[in-house]
Amino acid sequence: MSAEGSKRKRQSAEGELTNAAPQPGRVRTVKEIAAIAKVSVATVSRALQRPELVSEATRLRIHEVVKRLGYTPNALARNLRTARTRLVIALLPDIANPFFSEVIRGIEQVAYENGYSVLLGETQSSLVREQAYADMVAGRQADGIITMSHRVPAIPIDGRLPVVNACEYVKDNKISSVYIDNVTAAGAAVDYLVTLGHRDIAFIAGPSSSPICVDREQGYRLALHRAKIPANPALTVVGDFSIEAGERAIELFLSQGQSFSAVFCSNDEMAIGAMRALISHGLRVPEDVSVVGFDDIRFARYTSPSLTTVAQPKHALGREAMTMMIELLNDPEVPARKRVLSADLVVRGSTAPRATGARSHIV
Amino acid sequence: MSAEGSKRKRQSAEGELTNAAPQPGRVRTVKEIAAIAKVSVATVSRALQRPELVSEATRLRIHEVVKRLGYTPNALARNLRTARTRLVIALLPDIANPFFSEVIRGIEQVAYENGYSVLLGETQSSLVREQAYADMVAGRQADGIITMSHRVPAIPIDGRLPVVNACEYVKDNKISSVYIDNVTAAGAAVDYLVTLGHRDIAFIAGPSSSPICVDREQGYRLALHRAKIPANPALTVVGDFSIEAGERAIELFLSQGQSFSAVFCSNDEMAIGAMRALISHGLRVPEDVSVVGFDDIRFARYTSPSLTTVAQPKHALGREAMTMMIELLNDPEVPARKRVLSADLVVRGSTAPRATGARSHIV
DNA sequence: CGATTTCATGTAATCCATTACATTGCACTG
DNA sequence: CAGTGCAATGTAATGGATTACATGAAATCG
Repeated sequence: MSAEGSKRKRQSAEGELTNAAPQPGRVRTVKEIAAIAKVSVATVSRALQRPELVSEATRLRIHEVVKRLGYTPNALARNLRTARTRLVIALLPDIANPFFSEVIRGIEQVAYENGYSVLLGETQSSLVREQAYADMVAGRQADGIITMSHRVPAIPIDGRLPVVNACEYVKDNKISSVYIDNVTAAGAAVDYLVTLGHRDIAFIAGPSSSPICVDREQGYRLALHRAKIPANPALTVVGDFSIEAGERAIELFLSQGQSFSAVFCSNDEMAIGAMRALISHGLRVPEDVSVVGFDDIRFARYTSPSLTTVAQPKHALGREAMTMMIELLNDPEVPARKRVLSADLVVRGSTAPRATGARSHIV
Repeated sequence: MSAEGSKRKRQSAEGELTNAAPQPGRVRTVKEIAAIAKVSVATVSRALQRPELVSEATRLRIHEVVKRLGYTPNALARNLRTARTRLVIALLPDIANPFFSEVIRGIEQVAYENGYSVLLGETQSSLVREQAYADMVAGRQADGIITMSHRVPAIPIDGRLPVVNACEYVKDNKISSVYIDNVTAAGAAVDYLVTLGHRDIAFIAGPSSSPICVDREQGYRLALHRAKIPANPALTVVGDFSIEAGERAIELFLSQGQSFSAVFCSNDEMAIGAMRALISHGLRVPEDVSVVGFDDIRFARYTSPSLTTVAQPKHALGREAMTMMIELLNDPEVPARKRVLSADLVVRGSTAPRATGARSHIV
């Protein structure tokens, strides 16, 4: 480009004032709409945001123009100005985990009821990923984060962290959390096995980095204690929530020649794995070994036999999380709270009274 | 451990210019950073965006200040100015559907390789929801949309619609799509059943609103035709992709007294439902009836018997979709293309040669 | 040594909508 | 009829970054 004389671009933006052809696809701005509707930008903005401030005639005219030209306000500019996005990011460790889908539904429901949008970020439990999404909040692209892990990402921001914790919980009591009483729920599941006559109850635990897994294990221990069953450390193994982990755990027990007539698992997928492994070793579920899961994912109903499991109130967890988030966004002063919901044991086909001829440890 | 004296540290506001106390939590702007680092805002911005333009000494000083104060640039302001967000929204009909998780992985992988972020929007196949996410693109909050349904939302925007279509495809050939050759894949599945000796092959179709389901049905028909098996309309029923739909379909066939020794299903969940219903009616899979699914979701491997199914290259579909998206965002002039990948039949335990004594229709 | 690049940095325009404040006209009150 | 209040609209500041262009200094060239 040569640098001579005036490089001013003359703009005869005037044709549009009279002509105003639909021109599909062009990106518009308030300015253009204002010019065409022959009002100021302020009036256009008001017609769209707070119509009651604008006279009927003007409002209709503006809306007509907006519609005709397919104008969508630039949300970036708006959000920049208003310092609100009405967008919340829900962080889930793993979309492949069916447990979360129902929770998400609850979150979204409350969000939409309150004029918020939800976008999902999958973190694969990676701190880096979590932090990347958290940075979107720091960068003001979203108002808050609902995290379903036991970690809270750092967000350098004024006052309260716009973070709510669902399903899991964090120690930090400046952060609101919703979760179930895992100790009690796990205890109830084991109590139930005890009432069925089981005494050799194995436990497939989840990663101990997660507080809820620690709680579930504690629930298991307490229930054994209540039943005066001595704890047998060899009957507890830690898995990573996968189907394969459930299989491996059973393989391990069997290879060690452990005797057990029931297995309680920290989640449903490991329970599914456990059932598979048991069956493939010729053991019958529930006749030889009873299996109990945790979560009540959608597939739990469809395994054969169908899985007895602790049903988390997934929808309610989601609803409550988003409710807390909205409270917090509306008033950063509201105190954080830990909300504990209760969970119910759903008895299905994978549990049965202990067989009298206890033969379960024989392969 | 509270000490007796007041140990309040002096924190003079302007002291920051010299002292620069960390003051955690405050929100910063380039201006502040510039003032503290004693440079102009332009230099701060450059130090962060294009460090090579800034002298080493200045750069280090700025970075130090940025780090110390925990400054994150306001992404809204940046995106507003640059008209880019480097964010892509992936629209998935249903997070509960395990098929999509692997596709998402592929999308995210390519995104991160190219400095993009991905957020997920669940649409529940609702047009309204799809449109709401599309409006985020219109409002410039995201650069593009990858949709996994057969609908393309409307985005009033200059030039090419920043939309890529994955897994499904749309007729509109201004839109790029990646998907598999469903006719061939379905045909191969049915061919396989034919080679096993099956002739009475039922088909549980998916919603006919979706072109890929139409294709799968066509693949089924063509395969029957190749095998010179007359089509029997009574052996085709339409489901909605759910486990329950698979169960209902089988119930229907059985209640009508249809005779069949194999069932081909348009997706895995319906196949799982079909297996359940068959088994609960005392039929053995695969001895009495062979079942074939479509998609190869993670659970297909874990059903009993494990499911023979058409494995979609889920990861590749995702990678390719995001690759196309990036191409398109980098150059809106690149022509749209329809990329067709191939799918492989994975033979597992749910299929077997037809039993000679054909008794499959008896309950 | 003067001229020309090159490098580092600064100044100010710009992206686009929102909104505080200002203005205008009109109805209504005393 | 002056004064007050309200409704409708306009003007311009604002949010926070990016970046074209400008400037000054140092390096390079002839």
